[in-house]
Amino acid sequence: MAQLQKSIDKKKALVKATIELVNNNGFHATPMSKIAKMANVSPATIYLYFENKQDLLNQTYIDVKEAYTEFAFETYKETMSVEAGFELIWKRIANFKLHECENAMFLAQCDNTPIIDENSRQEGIKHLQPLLDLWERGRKEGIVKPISDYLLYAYSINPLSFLMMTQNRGSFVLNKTHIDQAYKAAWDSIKI
Amino acid sequence: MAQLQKSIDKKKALVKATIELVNNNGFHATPMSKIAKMANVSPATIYLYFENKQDLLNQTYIDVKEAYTEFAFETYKETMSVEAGFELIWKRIANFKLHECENAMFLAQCDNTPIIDENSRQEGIKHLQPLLDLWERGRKEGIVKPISDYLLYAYSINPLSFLMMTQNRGSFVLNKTHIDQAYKAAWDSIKI
DNA sequence: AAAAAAAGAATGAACGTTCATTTTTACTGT
DNA sequence: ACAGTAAAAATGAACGTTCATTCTTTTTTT
Repeated sequence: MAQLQKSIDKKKALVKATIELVNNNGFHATPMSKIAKMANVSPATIYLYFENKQDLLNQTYIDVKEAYTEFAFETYKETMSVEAGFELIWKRIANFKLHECENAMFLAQCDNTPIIDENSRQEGIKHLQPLLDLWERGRKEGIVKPISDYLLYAYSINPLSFLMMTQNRGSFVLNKTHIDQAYKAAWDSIKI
Repeated sequence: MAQLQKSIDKKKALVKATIELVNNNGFHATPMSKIAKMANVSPATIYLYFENKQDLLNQTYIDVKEAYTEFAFETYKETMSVEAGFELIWKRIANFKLHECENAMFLAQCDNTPIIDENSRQEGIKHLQPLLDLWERGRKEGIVKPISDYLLYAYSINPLSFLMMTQNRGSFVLNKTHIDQAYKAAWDSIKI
């Protein structure tokens, strides 16, 4: 179906343009006209695909969040051991954050500002469930510390956001050794 | 000098209003008129104290950043042992982030978006030097892991930002035990 | 040829900033 | 101590611009 594909392409172009412009200029400085221009579309056309600017932003957020978690869990199986599963997920998250930095930075911006609707934010959080389940399993097996998911997340996953941020600001470049050190620190901080 | 104090008060009121409005609505949705109203001042008056909106934001950022680091290092002495010094600084940072949440959230927003000028951002970073010096000392004494400051920061300090964020979103409430667990994890992840 | 999609121009509201004026402050000479 | 005055600070209204959104027309698709 050619016309459907065309629609999808246009929507994708709009989402991509939104990410790029919001990353570089912030939400306050990315007018619809610029988004349209970057997506090679008329401003009016945006409104065929999205209700309004806020809706465009919400949908973009959910889009990226889904891509993120799909990537993170793509090769994970619940049959893996807790340690192997965690290493796999952690490293895929690291990969995403450090290499798909456009997307990851956009998420960071949305997660730290009120530009996203509370509903969309909640929607985005759900997708991390497999990781929480893994931790629950780990606690039952006596491998993972019996502490709140929030603490586990704060100490094992969240540091990656900071490393991505500093890397993208050009402050320093992460190499393989850094990642390995970071992974070790992450596992050490959640394992018993 | 009464008139100087008055000026300072007004500037403080403007900074405070900026923080509160940007926290609640985001930069894109806080017009100068609202800031003026909240500070009980005419919009035109803002321009007696700040060049323009961007300047107001930059100065607010630096203001808060200074308050943050002053608080963090206030009782720290370089004569302390590395471990004691780190515990002190870590706990004061935790205190700030979890109790002066208005200020901490504002910093988080600025640190994760392009709303702040690069210059102001650089200016803000400098203030963390005492902590970097402490780590350097720790490395020399063979107490702290011989890894990049960025990694040490990512694993010991940055998690506090995430915990603050989730606490402020009402997802969960941090108690004394959580903080102790978090501190232990922080120290474990940077000590040899 | 009708329907759907897209376009560009138009619209009205909101915003950052400035302007003309008023109010407050600080200082002078008595 | 005080009236008078010049400077400084503050104000509210006004300006010009920008922006999200809509309207009308054109283009593309079926």
